[in-house]
Amino acid sequence: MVTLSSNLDFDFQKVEEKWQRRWSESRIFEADPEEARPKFYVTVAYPYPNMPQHIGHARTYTLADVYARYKRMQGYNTLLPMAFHYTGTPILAQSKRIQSNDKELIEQFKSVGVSEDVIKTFDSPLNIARYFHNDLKLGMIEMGYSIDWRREFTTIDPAYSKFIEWQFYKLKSKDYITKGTHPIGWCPSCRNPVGQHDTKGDAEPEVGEFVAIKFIMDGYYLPAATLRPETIFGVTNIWINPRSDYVEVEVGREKLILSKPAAKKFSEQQSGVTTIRELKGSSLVGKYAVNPVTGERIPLLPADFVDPENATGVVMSVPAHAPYDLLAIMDLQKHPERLKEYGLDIGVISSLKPIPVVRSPGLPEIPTLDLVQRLGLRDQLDPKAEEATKELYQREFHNGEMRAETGKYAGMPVSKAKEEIKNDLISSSKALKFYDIINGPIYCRCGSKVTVNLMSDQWFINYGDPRWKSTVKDHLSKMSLLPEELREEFENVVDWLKEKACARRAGLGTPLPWDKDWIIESLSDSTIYMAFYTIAKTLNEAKIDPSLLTPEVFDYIFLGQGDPSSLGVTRDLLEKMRKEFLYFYPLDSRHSGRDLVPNHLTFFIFNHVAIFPPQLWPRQIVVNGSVLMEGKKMSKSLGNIIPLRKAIRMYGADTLRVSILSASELLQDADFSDSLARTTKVKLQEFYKFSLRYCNTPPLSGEEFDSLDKWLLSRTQRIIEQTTYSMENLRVREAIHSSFFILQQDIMWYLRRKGSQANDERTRSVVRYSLETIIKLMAPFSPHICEELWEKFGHKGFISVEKWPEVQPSLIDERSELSEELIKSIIEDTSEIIKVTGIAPSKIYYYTSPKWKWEIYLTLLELLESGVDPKSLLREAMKNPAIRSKGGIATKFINAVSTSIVTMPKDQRKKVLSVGILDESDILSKNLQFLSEYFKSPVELVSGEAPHYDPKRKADQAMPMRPAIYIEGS
RNA sequence: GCGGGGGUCGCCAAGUCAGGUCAAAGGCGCAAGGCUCAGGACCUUGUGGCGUAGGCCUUCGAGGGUUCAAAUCCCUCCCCCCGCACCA
Repeated sequence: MVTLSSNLDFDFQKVEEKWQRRWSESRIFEADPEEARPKFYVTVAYPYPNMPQHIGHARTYTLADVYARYKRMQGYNTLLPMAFHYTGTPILAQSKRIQSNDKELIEQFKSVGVSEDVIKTFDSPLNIARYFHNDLKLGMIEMGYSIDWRREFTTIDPAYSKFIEWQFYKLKSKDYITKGTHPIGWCPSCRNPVGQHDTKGDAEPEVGEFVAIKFIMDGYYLPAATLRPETIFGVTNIWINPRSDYVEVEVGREKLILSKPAAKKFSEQQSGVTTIRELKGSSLVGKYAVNPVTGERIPLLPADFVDPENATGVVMSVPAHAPYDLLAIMDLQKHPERLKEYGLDIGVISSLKPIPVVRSPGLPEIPTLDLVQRLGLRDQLDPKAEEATKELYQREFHNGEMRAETGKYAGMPVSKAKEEIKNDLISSSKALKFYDIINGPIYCRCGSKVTVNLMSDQWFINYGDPRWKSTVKDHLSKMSLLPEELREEFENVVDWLKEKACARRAGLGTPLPWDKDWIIESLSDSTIYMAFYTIAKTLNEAKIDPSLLTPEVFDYIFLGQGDPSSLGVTRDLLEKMRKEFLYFYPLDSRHSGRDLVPNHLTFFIFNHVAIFPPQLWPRQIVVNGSVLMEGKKMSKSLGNIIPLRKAIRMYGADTLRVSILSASELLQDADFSDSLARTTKVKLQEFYKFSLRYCNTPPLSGEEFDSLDKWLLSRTQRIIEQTTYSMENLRVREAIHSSFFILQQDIMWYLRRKGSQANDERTRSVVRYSLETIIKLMAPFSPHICEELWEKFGHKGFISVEKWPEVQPSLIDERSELSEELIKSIIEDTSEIIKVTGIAPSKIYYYTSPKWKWEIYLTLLELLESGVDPKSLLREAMKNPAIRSKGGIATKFINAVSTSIVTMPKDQRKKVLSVGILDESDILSKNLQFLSEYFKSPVELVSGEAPHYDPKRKADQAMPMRPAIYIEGS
């Protein structure tokens, strides 16, 4: 068995536990109001405790923690709280499945490490919630999140329920709560709404709204269900499946005939439906009905494609626009004997002519005729008929308009006519709405088929309210969004949001205060809870009796309304809570996964805007993408979910934090993999080991520095600047890249360049300075390892509250940066020549630029800087007498350098200009030994002013920042 | 359909907002070399084409355009992914 030698280097678990303990003991993450200090308030969407958390959850939480840690180091009194969202139905569904000994779920729990004894207790929903609540919390602690745990709560705590009641009273008082009906997936045996987690195979039931047009027949109505009510003008007949069972039902004073399964569904959607009698489909065929719109008398004909399970089992036939209808008619025309069975005259069918009602550009008069021929459709059971129907529907819906024969709808676009005709038919009670599952069949976990129930008395939050919307949009435009690309999406969500059903019949949560049969659902009770954290500490510590938390109490705490001396809670406590709320609010940054953009995050803005005064509305939203596992989506069925706490033991918390956040930028999906984690782990350990070599080196003191020292000190400033900029925009991948990887590379280059002086005390102090900078910049990402190093470097306090590094302008040294760039580019060019020519160098000669080239070079840069067009660069330069006097040699040189000058980035151009003429001979002469060692060959510097040795006439090629090179081979 | 995101050198993926050091970071894979009894790990080098001098040519979904200069800006088209609710 091979033991990882790395275990000897850095024991992640031991060090992480040590610092987690110290953080907790020292209470550095507990934030209380400090009037003199600026605050920063960060929250992240609280978790739903029905499964262990995995690496995917960790991304959002880690990001929020990194941000909080960064802001804390910048001196803000930073608060990051956490709570647990018990509200909802999945936990309930799970406990039911445990009660019924569901093997699949039990296996799932086992596979994520839940013991059998614990699973046994999961027959109670609260036990599930409490178990995973604890598991999640431990995971957060083990990840090193800087959370103030004094503010923890669950959403079914009585105090929280009181808070939610207050929220709903507020919404109601502003008329944002409405009541209505809406269709919902429903299990007829359980008598309960059915969501995705309640179905076999976790299929989401999709509800479709049909218009059932009531054709009139001898005192009965035949409700023909359609998705295209506008085609009512083109109906030629009604289709009935002769082999199906139909029933006659009575609703109010109306008698309807529809298929047997449809009648059952109908009774779920409509009260007072009674069945009168059953009848065979065949007994209906051959009769006649009247089109309620056109008054036309049309026959009832037999068709096999009519599915009694689908909608009403009565279908109106529009052969001009529905391929199925045309095909069925053609079938009958081919088999007239079928008509005789029902006593129908053959003439009936041959007289059926398609009646066009929609005209679309590019489509013939009767589009179905063309389609049937083109696709070679044979009969009504042809599988391609489905596809043809869809295609035609799309084209006509988007491009078609109603023909002249359609009366008041003539000329109207189909998309509009459809809505109008539907509304007209329903309001004149010539039609009714009929709902059905359109992606069925879907089965409830109990085995019954899911149907549609029309929930009446449903409560909604009316996010469609135009005034409310416009205030939200207005505030949104003032909010910071990270990443900014999401703004458009948010704006669109605000636009199309309408009524949101806000209560359910079942689930954990807070009952609606004025209608206790309903429980406020989970997305509606989690919109303003960030305010609750600010008082949760006091509620927890003072053990305030929840029953005292009346709406008036919250009115005072959050809105400053009412008289604090006349409420059940003492005035002191009330004022303390109000003060704390006002200190931390508004929320500075809200973090969540991108899946919550179209719901939670938008509701969050809506509710804040509705309830709090404008100065307390949230300031920023941060959204991140999800995590992939080895390039694939994490899913239960793939079995590729690693519980977070297991991963922490495998790789260490710092490794996970850095891996997840360095894998991608905010919005992209981060691809986590074992190899990524291993690599990261090794890199962190190497950094730790390397840093330790400098922990006893004295810190930098203000003595003399050589060009290389100045270079690394200057580079370090650039890295601080870059990393801080990245952190401000939460470009975490970029921040880790520059602070950890680039700066380490620079240190290594510096040491290599220092050669024999690499162990001089001054060199070591410079390295120590850069290392300490990395430790500070990385502290938000890998806090444990950074604390450990910080301590090893002899510092007393926590790095977690150390000051974030700031750029020291005095340490920026452009001249040494340029001189190092010169060396690097010489190495690059020389290597390139050696590679291409295959010469094994016996001697390398470098020719520097003569002064006059530098002068022209700088003049050209100045010209560009002053806005001269690159095209006229040569002409402009020649206006300069000093250059003109050089004649053709100057022209030649300018042509040679112009590309590199024109393409030089602005920053670089400024840098070169501000440094002026670089003494290349001096720089090179000091580095000849290094270059000689690098290329394992003697190196000679030849002055470009008067080259004494230039057999291949290379000296002419020298350009500023780019000495000419001549290599002699053996 | 509506809305959002995206197509980069074998794969993954930076770069696009602020055009120029971009034949284009980094990782994986592949190839050669080093280390080693050997394998793994690790290190070095190479990885669009051509080239015995730091160069040239062709590339960033396709096609046009703007510009001294386009992966980056503008227009048109093609293709892929995600969300559309009452559910966390």
